[in-house]
Amino acid sequence: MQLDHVFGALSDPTRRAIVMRLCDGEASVGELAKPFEMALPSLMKHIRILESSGLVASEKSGRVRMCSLQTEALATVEGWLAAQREIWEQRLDRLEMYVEKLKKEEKSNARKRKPK
Amino acid sequence: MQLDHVFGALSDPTRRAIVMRLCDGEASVGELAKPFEMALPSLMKHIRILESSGLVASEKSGRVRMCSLQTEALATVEGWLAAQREIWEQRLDRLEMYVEKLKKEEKSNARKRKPK
DNA sequence: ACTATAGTTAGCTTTATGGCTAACCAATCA
DNA sequence: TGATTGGTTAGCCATAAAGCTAACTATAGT
Repeated sequence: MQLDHVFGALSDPTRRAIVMRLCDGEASVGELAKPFEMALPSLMKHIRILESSGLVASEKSGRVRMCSLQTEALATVEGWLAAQREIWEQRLDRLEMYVEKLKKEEKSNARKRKPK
Repeated sequence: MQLDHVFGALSDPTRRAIVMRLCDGEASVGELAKPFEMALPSLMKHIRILESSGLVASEKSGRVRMCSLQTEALATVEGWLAAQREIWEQRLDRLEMYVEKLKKEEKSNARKRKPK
């Protein structure tokens, strides 16, 4: 499961809508198609993309194909974002500590200077 | 700031690398370009895309352009993902409760049947 | 003033994306 | 068995994406 493909899959509003729909439970291709003014084959393409990104799985029984969300893929993306946030938050913390340190030095310098 | 564009921006490994670099602090276009075997104009395009997605901001002073991360954009995406997760987790909870209920009914039916 | 540096613009190619129609299976249902 | 439903394949088109080179602009350094 590649981050590239997951992000790519989520960059399309139709596909995000499908993902959102699947959060509420499994659905057949037909059910997924209903809300969209789009030819079936076009929608199928989206489903395929979602599948190959790992966000969705599907299985055919009889003539209907049921699709379901693969939540691990979403979790992976969330994980990546959280990791980045952690990095810049740590950086901001260090920055803040540094600023604090500067302020203290400023004060102590002031104390040294004043008595002059 | 459009979810479409943010996800789209993050779907490219070069751009994700730039974002990761910027988590460690501001950088000029030149600095950002160094790690990549890519012509400058190509890299500039990526930066433009990151800017128009709202993930990165940049300002030119003199002849160097400094780029910085716009963390709100990342936060928005994280928010979207978290929202989806909440929905399917709630659904799973309901499902679990339902299964529990079924089990209890099963037991109570068993009690009713056994004495027969 | 001259040169080197840091970006930028313009324009080209190749490949991928998102949509369509039309024709085609394959499982139900009558 | 014949029609209907649900999905699938194939192939077309327009636009956008990701890369390149070459030529240009504007600031800094000498």
